[in-house]
Amino acid sequence: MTTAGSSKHGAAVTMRDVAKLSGVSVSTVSHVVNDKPGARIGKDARRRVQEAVEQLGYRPNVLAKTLSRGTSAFIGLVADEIATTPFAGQIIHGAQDEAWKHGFVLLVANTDGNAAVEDDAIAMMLEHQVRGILYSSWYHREISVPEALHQTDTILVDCFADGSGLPAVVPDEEQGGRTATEELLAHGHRRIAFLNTTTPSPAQTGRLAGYRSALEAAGIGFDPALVLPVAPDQGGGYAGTSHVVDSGASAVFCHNDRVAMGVYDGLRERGLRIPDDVAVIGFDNQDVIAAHLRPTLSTVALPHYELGAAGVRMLLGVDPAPDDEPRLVACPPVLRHSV
Amino acid sequence: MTTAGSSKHGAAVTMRDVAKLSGVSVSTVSHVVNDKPGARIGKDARRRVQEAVEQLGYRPNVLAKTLSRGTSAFIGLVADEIATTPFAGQIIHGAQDEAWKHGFVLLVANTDGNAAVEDDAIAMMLEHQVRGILYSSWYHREISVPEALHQTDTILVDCFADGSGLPAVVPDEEQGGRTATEELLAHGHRRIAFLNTTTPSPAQTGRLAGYRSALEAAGIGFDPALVLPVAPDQGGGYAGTSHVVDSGASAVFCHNDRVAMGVYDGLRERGLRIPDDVAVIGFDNQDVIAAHLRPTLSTVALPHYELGAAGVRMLLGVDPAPDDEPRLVACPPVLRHSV
DNA sequence: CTGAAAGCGCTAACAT
DNA sequence: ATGTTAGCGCTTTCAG
Repeated sequence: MTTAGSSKHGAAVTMRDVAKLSGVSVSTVSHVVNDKPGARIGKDARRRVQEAVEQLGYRPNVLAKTLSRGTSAFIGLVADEIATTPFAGQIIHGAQDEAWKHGFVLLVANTDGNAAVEDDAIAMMLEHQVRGILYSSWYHREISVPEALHQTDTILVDCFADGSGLPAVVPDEEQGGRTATEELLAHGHRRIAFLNTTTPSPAQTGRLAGYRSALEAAGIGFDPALVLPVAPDQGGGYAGTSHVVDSGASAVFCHNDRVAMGVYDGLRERGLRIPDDVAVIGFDNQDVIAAHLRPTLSTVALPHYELGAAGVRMLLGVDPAPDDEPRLVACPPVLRHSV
Repeated sequence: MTTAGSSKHGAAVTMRDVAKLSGVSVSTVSHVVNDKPGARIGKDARRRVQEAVEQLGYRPNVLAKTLSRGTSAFIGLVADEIATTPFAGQIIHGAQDEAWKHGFVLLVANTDGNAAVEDDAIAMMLEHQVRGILYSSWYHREISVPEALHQTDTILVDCFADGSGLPAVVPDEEQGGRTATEELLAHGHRRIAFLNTTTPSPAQTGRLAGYRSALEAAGIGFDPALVLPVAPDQGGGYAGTSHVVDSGASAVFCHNDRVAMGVYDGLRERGLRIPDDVAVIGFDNQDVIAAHLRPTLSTVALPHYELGAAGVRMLLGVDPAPDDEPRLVACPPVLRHSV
């Protein structure tokens, strides 16, 4: 029966209160509440302390604890627009879960890509004595590292900065492109179009490289005429449909799910059926799109959750960071009904 | 010229270091770094301290500060699946921004709706001496309040618990439904179908009430035959299209954007054009859907960002909470091209 | 104008 | 087996 000791704002119950009530010293209390290894505590004292804790509703003050131990349990996560972005929010989720698993709590800051806010955020984290910082982007790209980040351990997540010496963890775009293409190949397609993005990025080059390598591994020559760069959105996909159809391809690999969404529109307009007339596969696995298109869209997932989790692991040294090279996280296929 | 004092993990620079270097006492340092109101500090001493701060790269230790002042600057946000959910992540974003504005930092915990995790999360926050907790849901609904929440100030965000006595802030579903309907009315439609959800919820009843009230205000009788409850997703919208078409309606208000997405498919299949043959308006403003459909979807936005911000304001007492009744936040129309 | 000193809640030797 | 004591980094009276 808890007598709600620390209710609301009445000065919180401290260790001293517990000590007094149970008739022992604070250090004894400290030992029992922390279940210290070499804890030589009498059976009776221990019980009394536990009862007092229960009765007063005592909660340790983590802040005091970290002050005294000199080591905080915070991990900072600065995000440009992650929280703003649908699926990329999983980075936070993954980091959160992994951090907790190791007894750390996440301090998240959304900067909206604003450099000033970013500096404030980092300063704030440093003032909170974070164990380290995860600096992340909502899409895979090269970034330039804010000066302040060098004042603590930092890991780049879903972004990288060659030459900065900072460890990074990013999606394996090439393997993703290969996986998508292989999926199409596995369904017997030989003439596969690729609606790539017009935007220079690791995704652009990586996915293309994967597409080529899958083709080559299957003994199919790379035909430049089958690749068309389009705006990486619904409009681009819609516009690119004619090229795909004219090229005589029986399947198309779209740079992302939004492009695929546009292709759906284009194909439908021409009375072509998916996947019978043309099979389509996307990339990103944006749930709101992929799972709700008709037919549902087969695609390759960006491993956001895993990126966040891996970032934390690297920061904590659980997972040693590879030298120099960013660590690659696999992009798994998500099979639905468009192939 | 900063001589990077606190680089990496070398014992952080403390106030004492600054005091020593500038030849004053810690209390003086404290006064100048905090720019204390009644700060009678000599021009010279002040300068020396500032130089020392600069030179050593001193950063106050917030944890020590809160310990000493007894008042922490954390606000907890426990979310069921918000971070997991596309647009609802804006609740976090809004809360974050507003918290910062007042000098607080957010401690976010995703619980995935797991009660045990939830209890842990709340305990964690209490141990971090949070100023209060924002308990939020990823969609508007009634929840039952975890016991532990009563140990601190808490605000319910995008959810409510009648009789719990806890202040809540939720979207104004009825006004939203009215707004959507009015938009259709403004474009001359008189026969407006409503594809509502089959799921009992504040959204279901609220939006319906708004629909009716807009109709009545326009002198149009409510026709039950125009309202069809469907599964609140793409499939439901697709299936409901025939009812809409058969009813002879020239416009349809969809319970949410996913339903609208299905209606798009259904309409297209029948060769009907949007908005010429049938005008469509959604609800939720799920960006990935609404902004990328063709034509782009007019809809009503769920004010997630504002819910988060309002929650923080209520918690901090900036915005007094209305008694008993949840505070309603308006759902603004987002006009695009489907009406 | 500035400094000494007493805490904030907790941990960690060191005594007993 | 348990208590004492000295901090952790900072704020805040209260004296000089």
